[in-house]
Amino acid sequence: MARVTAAQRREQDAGAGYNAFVEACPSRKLLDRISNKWVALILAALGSDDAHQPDSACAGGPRAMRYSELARLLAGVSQKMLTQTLRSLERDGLVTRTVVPTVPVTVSYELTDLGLSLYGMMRGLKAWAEAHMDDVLAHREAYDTRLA
Amino acid sequence: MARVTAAQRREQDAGAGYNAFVEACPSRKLLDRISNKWVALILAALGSDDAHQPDSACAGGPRAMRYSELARLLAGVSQKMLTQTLRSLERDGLVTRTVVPTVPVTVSYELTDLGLSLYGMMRGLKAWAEAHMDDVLAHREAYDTRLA
DNA sequence: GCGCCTTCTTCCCATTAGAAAGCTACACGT
DNA sequence: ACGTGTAGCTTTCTAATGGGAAGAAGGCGC
Repeated sequence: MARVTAAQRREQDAGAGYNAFVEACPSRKLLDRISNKWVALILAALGSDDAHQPDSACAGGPRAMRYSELARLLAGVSQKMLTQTLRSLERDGLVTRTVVPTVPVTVSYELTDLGLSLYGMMRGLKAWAEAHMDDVLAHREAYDTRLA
Repeated sequence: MARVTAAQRREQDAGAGYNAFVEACPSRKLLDRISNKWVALILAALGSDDAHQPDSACAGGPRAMRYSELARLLAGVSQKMLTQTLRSLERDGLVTRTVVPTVPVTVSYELTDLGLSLYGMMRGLKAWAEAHMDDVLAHREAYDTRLA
């Protein structure tokens, strides 16, 4: 693991200036997991039925969704990443994966209570994004035009 | 752009089932920016002086930090990614970059009010991470031992 | 039997992050 | 005046990661 080695070397270099922010900290690992690109979207999809109406504050309520349903809704996720992300979420106890032995095998994913509490956090983040979206866009345009 | 094409094809496939979750939505772009790996850490670093004590709830107060200070604190970020992330944050109006003409040129980064409000969100996320860290770890171990 | 549907996996390639070196600019010491 | 050292940033090369498409259980209808 070259990364850990490099980080540790740099840590010795700096002279133990941090107790946190270090890669080994579990909180940071969890933050990395949370801040995965698709995790947020899957949580938003599972957490609210109609997750993106700006007027309805994600009030659709949590519901179970099937694999293909998620794949359709997310509209840009590859099947590989969807499966991979769902597995990691299941591993972390954020979603449950239930195989329903219907005519073709159906798999439904649902948020656990833990995932639901995380979804609450995500909702706040999404609210922030929707509230400050135009601010950020304005800053971005100003920055881009400033350096022509 | 094959990705957009694929997403659009899938969109037509599903029959306009989403107005959100689509890649072009600015809210999603913003969410992607927020959920970048280093953005959260830089915000945490700039937002609180001693950002990771579990007892002190990130109360160090926001302060400006120099480039090398950030590089030391984050302890695992490459200089390239640090510069890149700081530039994008500056572009989005979340941090200010001020060049101080000291003996060697010093650059100090500071959160804007917009970045500070985002840091408030991040603080909630970090609190969640610290609160449920052990839950997630327990689930993870259980999952790993279950499939031997 | 043949094909199909749903979920998931495997292969290959494009994109991106990371590591290390180099580059610029400028004050300072000599 | 010339090298040196420091801070910030850039470049270059390589390893890891993500996306796309094809394909594999596994059970059903035709």
